[in-house]
Amino acid sequence: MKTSTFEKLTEDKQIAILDAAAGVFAQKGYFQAGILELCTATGISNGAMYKYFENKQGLYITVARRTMELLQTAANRMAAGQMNIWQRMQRILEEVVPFTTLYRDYFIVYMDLGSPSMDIFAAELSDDFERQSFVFFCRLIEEARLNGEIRPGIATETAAYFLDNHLMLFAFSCVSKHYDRRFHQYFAKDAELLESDQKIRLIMQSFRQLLG
Amino acid sequence: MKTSTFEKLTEDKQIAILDAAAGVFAQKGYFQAGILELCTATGISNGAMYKYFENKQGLYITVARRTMELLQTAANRMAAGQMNIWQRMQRILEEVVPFTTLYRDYFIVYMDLGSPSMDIFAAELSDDFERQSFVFFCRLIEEARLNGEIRPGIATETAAYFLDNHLMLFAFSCVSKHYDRRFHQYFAKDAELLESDQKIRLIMQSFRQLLG
Amino acid sequence: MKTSTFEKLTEDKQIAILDAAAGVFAQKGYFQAGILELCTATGISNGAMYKYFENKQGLYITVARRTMELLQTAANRMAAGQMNIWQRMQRILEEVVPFTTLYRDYFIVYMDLGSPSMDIFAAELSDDFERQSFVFFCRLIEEARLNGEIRPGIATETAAYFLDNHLMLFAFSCVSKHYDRRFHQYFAKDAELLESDQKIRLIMQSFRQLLG
Amino acid sequence: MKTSTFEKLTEDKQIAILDAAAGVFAQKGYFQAGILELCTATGISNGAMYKYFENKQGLYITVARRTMELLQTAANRMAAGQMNIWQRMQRILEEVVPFTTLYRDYFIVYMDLGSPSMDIFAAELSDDFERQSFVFFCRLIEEARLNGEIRPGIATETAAYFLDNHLMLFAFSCVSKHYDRRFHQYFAKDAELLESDQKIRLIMQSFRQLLG
DNA sequence: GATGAATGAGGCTTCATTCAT
DNA sequence: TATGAATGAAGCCTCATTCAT
Repeated sequence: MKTSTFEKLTEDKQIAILDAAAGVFAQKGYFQAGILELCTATGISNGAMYKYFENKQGLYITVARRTMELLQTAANRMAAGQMNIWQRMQRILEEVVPFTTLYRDYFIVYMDLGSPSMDIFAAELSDDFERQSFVFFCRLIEEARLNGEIRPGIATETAAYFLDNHLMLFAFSCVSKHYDRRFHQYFAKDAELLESDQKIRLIMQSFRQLLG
Repeated sequence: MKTSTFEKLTEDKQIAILDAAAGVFAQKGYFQAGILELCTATGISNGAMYKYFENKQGLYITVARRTMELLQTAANRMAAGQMNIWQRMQRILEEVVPFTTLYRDYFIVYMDLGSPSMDIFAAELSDDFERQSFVFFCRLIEEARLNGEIRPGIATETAAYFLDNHLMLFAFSCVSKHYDRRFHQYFAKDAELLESDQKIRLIMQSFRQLLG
Repeated sequence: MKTSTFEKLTEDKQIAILDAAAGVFAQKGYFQAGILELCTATGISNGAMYKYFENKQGLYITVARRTMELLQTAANRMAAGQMNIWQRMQRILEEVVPFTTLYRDYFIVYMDLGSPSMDIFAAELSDDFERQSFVFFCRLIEEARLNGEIRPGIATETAAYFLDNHLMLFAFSCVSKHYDRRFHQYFAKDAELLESDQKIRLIMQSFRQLLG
Repeated sequence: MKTSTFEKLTEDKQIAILDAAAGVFAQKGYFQAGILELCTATGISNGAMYKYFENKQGLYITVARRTMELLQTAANRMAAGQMNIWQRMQRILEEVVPFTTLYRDYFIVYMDLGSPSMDIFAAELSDDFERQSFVFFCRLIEEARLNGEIRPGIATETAAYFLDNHLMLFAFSCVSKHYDRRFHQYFAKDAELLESDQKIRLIMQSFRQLLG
């Protein structure tokens, strides 16, 4: 039972290190992030870095895993509560904002993971999160359907994929200029900068218009 | 008025070079692609490379610009024709497949451009394509609305953003394992590998269910 | 009078440590052997390593010293007995085999010590062994000469150096592919793998032919 | 037919580089020789180093190959002439001295190659030289036997191996303190420093005493 | 005395870019 | 203009050694 040196640190320290590393990875991307830079940011020495993690890749994977955990946890929290589908989606969208604020760096790492050049990490990273969010949205729709909250004639997957896409791209827009601009193009032609809650209102309208 | 040496090449040669470069960038990503590798792939010498382009970034931007042109051209071609909205969307989706096959490498470059670490190129690259696809989808919906092809009560932007998202993520799924898996999770739980036309059928169902 | 911590260990432990270290040094050579590797092999902690020995070089020298002691001891044992020169040489050669088997690692360390890049250790290591083996062979020859066992007209040093060389290179050949190949080239052209006792027979023939 | 960048240099330059590299390798050994040190010594930049050779190992192997060539050439030159065996051996020994002086560094590299930790290079380096020196000595003995220059009753291999060993160890002694000390112990007990020609005289005496 | 975490200099190698031909 | 050799900064990683516990 060989616990790596990193795992022996207090959880606080571990998190502090991963947070700092996530910051660097978010700002520069995996390939542009230098080991020395990561050392400075995390406040650990070059040598310690390689005691804690096998590799730069090892560090990145650990950060990515924490990313998944955070998403998972957040998703679970968002999923709670017994309201109707509109209230639940509203709440979920509202939770996205603090999440992408608080865990901005991790979320950017998550975005990057979708990019083709990051496929090298696919093997090392489970996609539990994606799987569970699929389950979650399907269930959400099913329940809503039972409660007559959504129009009939809509397949569960159709609706679930729609919600998931919208949520994902909203979250992306909270963190990436590119996706923010895209969102604005559709919903705020006139260059006014949308507040998050305005965005949410618009998204909720979409939901209601297409599903309600 | 400094015409770069590259522009003096025959267009065929220019395209051949950019194609080859796109291949390398697609496979390895911008940062992992080495200049020498790009030289070998494009068949031009190290020295010529720096005569043709200011530097690696210059080459990348040229590739990215061609990417945008190709997308633009394809979009224009897709947009043509005077059918009803379902036929048009069907046709657009069907065009996505050969496009992402023929210009696979360019399309991967396009995907990468959305990733946060590529923001460094944002300034150099116009987002005409995104702007025009916005215009296109809005117009499409407006016309469909006039023809009574879509349900009333749906805001133009809502529907246009919905179509655009779906289209984008479908195209992504043609090229990226990550997005393909995501699509399958929703529409083909039981691991069977979907052919493109099956995917298209499913997407068209979504469109009809939510907009029709 | 500072007795190092190492010397306070039981002799068994000391030997076990040196044996393990010799194993690593033999396999990788001094420069390629890592301290951590040596720690693992010897079963002592990184910290203890530096309590026991001043540094890596200190450990190596201790191993080298034990090497010399072992050679010395073996040589003394081999030298015993009151037979004629041929019997004695035969016996010595026969003892070489178990020695280079049992103390293979130490003997490889000994070989390495002859290599120019190990001259840095020359100052720290007495050459008692070499001196004594010189004395031994000279005496052996002198006695043989008195007993009329060797041809007249051969200077003592000539014969002694000859025996020593042969013995040394035989021992090398027991442990090093390079010297084994060399031996085979001369005495077993036809690629058959010689057993040690065959080698010994051939060497004894040499002795008899040149000295007898 | 891809000629490496190194091979495009003038032969003089190539040799100058290898000479300088051999100097560093001889002084410090393969593992202790640093790339930067090798760059400085050879007068080529870090970058060029890796254009010329795949590796530090690649450079070393090139040096080692030149070593073998030099030995080969020297051996061929030494082998020439139609004298009796004593004159020929005398001449060979006499040639050893300028060779180990002129090509001292290469010869030290050659010595190092026999050490167990250099076995990693065995695969890359042919042992043509060793093979040919075997052939050479056997032939030498055979001819001498025909001319009645050596005692009857001595097997060819016995004598050839004897000559080869003596020659090798003499050459070693020209270059290595360790082997020089060993030689002196046998032939110059009284610490007087032997000149090369004195050594040669002693060796020739050995030859005559044992073979003549 | 023993442990093993921490250190940081230094190792080898890559790579974008420049420059002589 | 075209070539490809040369450059050297910077990258990732290892390792002998020190030091706090």
